[in-house]
Amino acid sequence: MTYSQLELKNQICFPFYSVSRLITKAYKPFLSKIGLTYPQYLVMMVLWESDGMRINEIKEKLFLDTNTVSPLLKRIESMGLINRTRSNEDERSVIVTLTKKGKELKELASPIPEQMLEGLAHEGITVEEISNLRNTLNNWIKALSDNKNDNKIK
Amino acid sequence: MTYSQLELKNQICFPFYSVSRLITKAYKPFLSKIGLTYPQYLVMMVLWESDGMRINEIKEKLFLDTNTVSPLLKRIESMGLINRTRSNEDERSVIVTLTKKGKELKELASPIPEQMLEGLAHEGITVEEISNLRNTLNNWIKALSDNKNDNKIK
DNA sequence: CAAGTTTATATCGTAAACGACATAGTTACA
DNA sequence: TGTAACTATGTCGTTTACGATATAAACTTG
Repeated sequence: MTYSQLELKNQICFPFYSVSRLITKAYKPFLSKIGLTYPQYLVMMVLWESDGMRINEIKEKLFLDTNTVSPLLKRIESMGLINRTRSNEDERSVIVTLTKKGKELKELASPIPEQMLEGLAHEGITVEEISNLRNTLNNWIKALSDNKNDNKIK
Repeated sequence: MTYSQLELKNQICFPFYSVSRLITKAYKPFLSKIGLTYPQYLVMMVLWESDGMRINEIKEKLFLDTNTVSPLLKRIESMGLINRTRSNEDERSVIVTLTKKGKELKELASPIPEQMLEGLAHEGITVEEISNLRNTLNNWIKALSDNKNDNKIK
């Protein structure tokens, strides 16, 4: 028996894990300029796209759980970028809205995607490749987040 | 101005980030059976492949920094799976070796890759797709970890 | 309509990640 | 040879992830 499947180079999760961390690292110089971490940037993108979301909607968009999102939002709130208010229709829900400062940050963030694409292009990664990969990865997300629901049934 | 590039669905990092977390989550039931977290499993795979590595080599294989690997190894050591000893040739280096228990764990871990592949196949993800993706991702890793070296020059 | 269940959010504890900084050993070179 | 630069590892503090658990509001169903 060779155990070759246990070798790092034959793993599929490991490349995902590494690329994810390395890309996040590549974002860092741009994000630190506007004072956000990568997960905070994700939350802000969700809100820039659709202000006034419930926490539940944010959490589902990002495939995160409340125990991650809750403190994350708390920190973003303490930075003065968002407000959290209880919903009137459903007192369990919390509505997250952008403050003036939070809305203004969008302008500062707007060049980041372009700058990241330029950086990747500089490393020989084309827009086509990125586009293809995005489709593939979205299928994986669909497959894996369905899988997650299987666990709920247990 | 539409800001469409700031929409979540147009990001490339976000799918990587999500897939990485979702796959790690998919590993969890298998790994918890043998008492490892995903990063601990990575370290063990490196050592099963090549016992007696220096911390520096482990850290480079995994694209991690010492401030992540150091406590990680400490925890694995406290589980009795590895030993850490200073190198004689270079007193700065620490050699990591598997204990008997650490070597035996390989046998328990050996079915995991197959089980993961079955799980993915069940979600409609083929071995061919995984293989192609692995090649693509390895290119990204190369590109992004080169990029990292640029920062060192600064 | 009361009791059990579900849902939305939050808190706590542990393990990663990682920037900043510390320390001891090694190398280089003036 | 001595001192500056570099290397390998480690610690500390902050932020993520996430399992387990708590709490309050809203549903559901007998």
